[in-house]
Amino acid sequence: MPFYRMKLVFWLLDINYEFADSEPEIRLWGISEEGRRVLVIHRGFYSYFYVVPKQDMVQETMEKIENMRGRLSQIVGTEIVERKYFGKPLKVIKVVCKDPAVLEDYAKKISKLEQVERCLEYDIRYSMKYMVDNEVSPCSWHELEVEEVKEGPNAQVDAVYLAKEVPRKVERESSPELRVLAFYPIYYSKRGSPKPERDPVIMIATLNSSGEAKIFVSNGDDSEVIRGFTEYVREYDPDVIVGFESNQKHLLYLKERSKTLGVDFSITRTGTEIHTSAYGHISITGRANVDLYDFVEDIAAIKLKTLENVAEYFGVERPRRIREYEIPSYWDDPSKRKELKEYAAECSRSIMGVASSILDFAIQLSELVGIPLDHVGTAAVGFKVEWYLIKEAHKRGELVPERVERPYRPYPGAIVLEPKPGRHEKIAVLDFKSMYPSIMIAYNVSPDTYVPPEEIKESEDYYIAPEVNHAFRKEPPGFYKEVLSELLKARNQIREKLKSLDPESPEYRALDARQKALKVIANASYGYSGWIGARWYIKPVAEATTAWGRATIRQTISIAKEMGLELIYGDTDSIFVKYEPDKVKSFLKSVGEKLRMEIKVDKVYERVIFTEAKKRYAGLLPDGRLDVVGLEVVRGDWPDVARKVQRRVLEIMLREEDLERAKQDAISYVREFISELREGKVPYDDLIIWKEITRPIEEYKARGAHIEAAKMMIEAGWELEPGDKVGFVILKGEGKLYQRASPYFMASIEDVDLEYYVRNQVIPAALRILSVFGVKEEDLLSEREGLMAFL
DNA sequence: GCCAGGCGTATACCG
DNA sequence: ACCGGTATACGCCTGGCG
Repeated sequence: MPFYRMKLVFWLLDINYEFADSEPEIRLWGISEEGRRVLVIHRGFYSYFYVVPKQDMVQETMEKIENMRGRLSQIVGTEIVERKYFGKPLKVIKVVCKDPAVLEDYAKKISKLEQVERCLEYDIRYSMKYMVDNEVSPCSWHELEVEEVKEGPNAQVDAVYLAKEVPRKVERESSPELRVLAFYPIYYSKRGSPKPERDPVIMIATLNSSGEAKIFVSNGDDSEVIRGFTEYVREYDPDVIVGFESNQKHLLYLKERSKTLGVDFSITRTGTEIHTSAYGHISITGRANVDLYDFVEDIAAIKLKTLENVAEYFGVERPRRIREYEIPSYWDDPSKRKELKEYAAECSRSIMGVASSILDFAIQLSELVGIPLDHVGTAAVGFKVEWYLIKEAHKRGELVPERVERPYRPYPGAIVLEPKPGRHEKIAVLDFKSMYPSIMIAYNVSPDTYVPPEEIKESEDYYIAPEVNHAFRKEPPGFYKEVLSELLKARNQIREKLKSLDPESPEYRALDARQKALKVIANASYGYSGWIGARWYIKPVAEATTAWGRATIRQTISIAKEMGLELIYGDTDSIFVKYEPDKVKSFLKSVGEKLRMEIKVDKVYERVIFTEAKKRYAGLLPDGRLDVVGLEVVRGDWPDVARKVQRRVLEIMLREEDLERAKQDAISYVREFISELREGKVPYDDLIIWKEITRPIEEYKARGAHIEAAKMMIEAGWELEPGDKVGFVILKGEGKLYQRASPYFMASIEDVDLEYYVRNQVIPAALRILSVFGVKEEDLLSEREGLMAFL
């Protein structure tokens, strides 16, 4: 049968590569326009690195490299090309190698030549290099000529093709219909965290995007659970496998458990094993493994990232509360086992529900920054920004700098004003739109426009940053200026278009997700510029940006004062002023003209309360909502008793017009609450204090309650890693706080030192607000206690 | 021996 | 493994003190 060529249009889901028969090949996994699952094999793309010679020795370097080719046998070609490095045009030598694994080694060897300044781009992974070089993007459509392969590699797809050319990006209305499978496993462990070599997987609940739910339950041998799940994955053949904590926990567990049991767990499209890959994600070749947890980590509003809380945040079905340590009691009791099954099914539904909100965003982010869908969530923000920059650099012929180790040296940041403590009426919050990106654009602040003092020339025009005096060329537009202008422009265009769309339409959802992705990258760009790990790190870039930021806000303040606006507070790029509509209007206009930066009214508080502290306040919005910033209410390391009391106190103090009456109401409320608390009439969960473990336990220098609680958990068989949160309560008894801490599930309300919660949690949280209005601790205690406190 | 005050450590927040 | 600025709690040490 003759092979025939055809045009293929496909959407790129996953990419990997093989090095077989001394030939590297790229494998592009995707979905065709017709909805077929396809594998496109691209042979003949050889990776490369650049050699930057001293510019008067280009030919000489070339000859030296040619002479080395006998030893460096993987080199298949060398070529002198023109590129830019930090904006400066250079002649460089492109060294192409067959085996991508040798790049770093060859680059190191060639770097030793005295004619060579440095080597570049030897440290970019082959599959990423392929995409950047050919402008191929994950989660987008491409077309190319292909030839069908009949005797292809083992792959669970409808067709395998050989690429006959480089794929070209094409525009299509939307993403293909993806087959999504949500899964949630349950393990049985009586002693702490489940261990794959010891504890069985008693259930795996699944739900697919067609609404089919299946649950695999152990009948005493969990091999059946894993086998059933594995077979089902192969049968349903999902494009996306979505879970909650699947990267850190579940997939590794299932892999290890299948090893222990000697049962097959090949859920990839190649029949190979899943494996840990870039940025710590688990790669399921041919499919995209998406862990919702990776995306939820960035949502600051969810304090404790349980599936229950995440589902609640997204407004989807949430599972009933069964905690990990309770699982054996459900499994072992025949009358409760059914409930555990329902719980697992609920978890899979919650995951699918949350996924339908998050996947659009993940897809857009993946397409924007160029990191494949399965690890765009695990890559830290800095790397997301960086891949976006790498893609943009390639389009401009800019070489990608090496990653180098540097010492950490802090530099000054933003200005925060002292607030005027007390209760204020009608306060407008005015802020600059994307201040740092706007500064970088306005003053052409960029790694390639920065001119060190010794290179300053009379003939050139510079922007000079205040305070720090760093100089940036006015022309031509720098790398950051170009990239940021495009990001902001794209986002504004999308936001404009969204106004004309139905919020329920798929197009709206996709575009809204797109504008959020653009926002993430634009907002992180200043942080990236000051990150010592950044490839494009130039300290003066970050230093100048904050210096212009400080100057901007200072000038804004003085204009406000000149115009007679009453200033209440300000932080970085915002000022809070008494809202006088006409004055504010002309103020905005004046600032916009004088500073060449757009300032706008962000919101107007009907009423707002400031204490003496910076970065902490609460305001009442026109729609009646309470906006709490920085205070205990929004801090995850205070127990709910304190947070709830403070929220209620704020509500009373902001909603009641008569300040004196508000004060009395608040005092009565707190007093009543305290007496209930003392009687133990509060939910036990409201007493739990959650704190993050930020490092391995043995690395702590200080003693603290959460660390002691963590030690107790470890002793009981729980595994705790940096990033985990420990929930503990303070018990009655003698000694330091840390001597009286206990993991919450090892104690009950009868053991709890309620007096500690009164004195050290509820009262401080309430007084944080009330002390501004002259309320003292004794006002919140009973008369007798108050008197005693007074004496 | 007690304790107030200062300092260091730790966490989580703001923009 | 994104920045600096900030608040706050608790542990621990130290100097003053009949």
